[in-house]
Amino acid sequence: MKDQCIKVQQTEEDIKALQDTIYVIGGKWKLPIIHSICNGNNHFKEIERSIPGITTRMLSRSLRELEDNKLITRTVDPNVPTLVEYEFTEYAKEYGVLINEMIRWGKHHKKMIIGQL
Amino acid sequence: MKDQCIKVQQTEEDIKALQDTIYVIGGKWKLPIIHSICNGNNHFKEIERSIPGITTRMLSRSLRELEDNKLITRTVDPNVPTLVEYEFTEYAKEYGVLINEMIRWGKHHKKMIIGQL
DNA sequence: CGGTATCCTCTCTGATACTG
DNA sequence: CAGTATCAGAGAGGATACCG
Repeated sequence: MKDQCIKVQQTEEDIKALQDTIYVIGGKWKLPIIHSICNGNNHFKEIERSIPGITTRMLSRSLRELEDNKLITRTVDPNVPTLVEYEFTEYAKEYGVLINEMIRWGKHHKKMIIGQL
Repeated sequence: MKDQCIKVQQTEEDIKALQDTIYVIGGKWKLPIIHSICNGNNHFKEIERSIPGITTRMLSRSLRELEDNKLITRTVDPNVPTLVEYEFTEYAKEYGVLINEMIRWGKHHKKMIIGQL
């Protein structure tokens, strides 16, 4: 395989950008939540049920952070106050490819590590 | 923009794969370290100097975790015990694209969020 | 349904000092 | 140079109960 290094000269800006990325989508639940919403789960309980092990507290917190970062939108039905819709933003959709890459990586990596043992 | 959702049906395996990925490259320093090594910094001090704010403790710990996950190799020169080479593995190189994507995302995201304020 | 409040634990991270 | 040891603080995450 050729040496396909990331970049010849790193900049401090790159480092910070990486840290930002990790911060925004990092933690245990953010990506699973994005993934869940993207796959058609738009209500709190739907999302909760689709992610094994998550608690209402962590879901609530994570949703707010994702909203702050404009990756999802939260819309309350004015007629039905208990009806809330979470949606993946157009902005976030631009990164579907990246998320898919991460899923691929995770699966591949698991196989690789297990294969070593 | 078309609706380019991630995947039509999510699986529990996908969720776990995402969590694995976040786990392996997550935290504050992993990606910056990978990036640094990939850009030609192969010694402990070199890496340390290239990443603003990192401490020897966190660098040491993160390097070991990356090594456990086969993303880097650690080689001690048998003749010079104080000379250690850290190298990006061929395995890890497969993911250079992903890391670059994350850098791009981070930069884009920052501009976007700042633009909103 | 869609959450919030409280408490608790455990890990991550930082600061500092020290070692072969 | 290449780390380890120790201590301390902050924050992530979990359990449980409760609210409009």
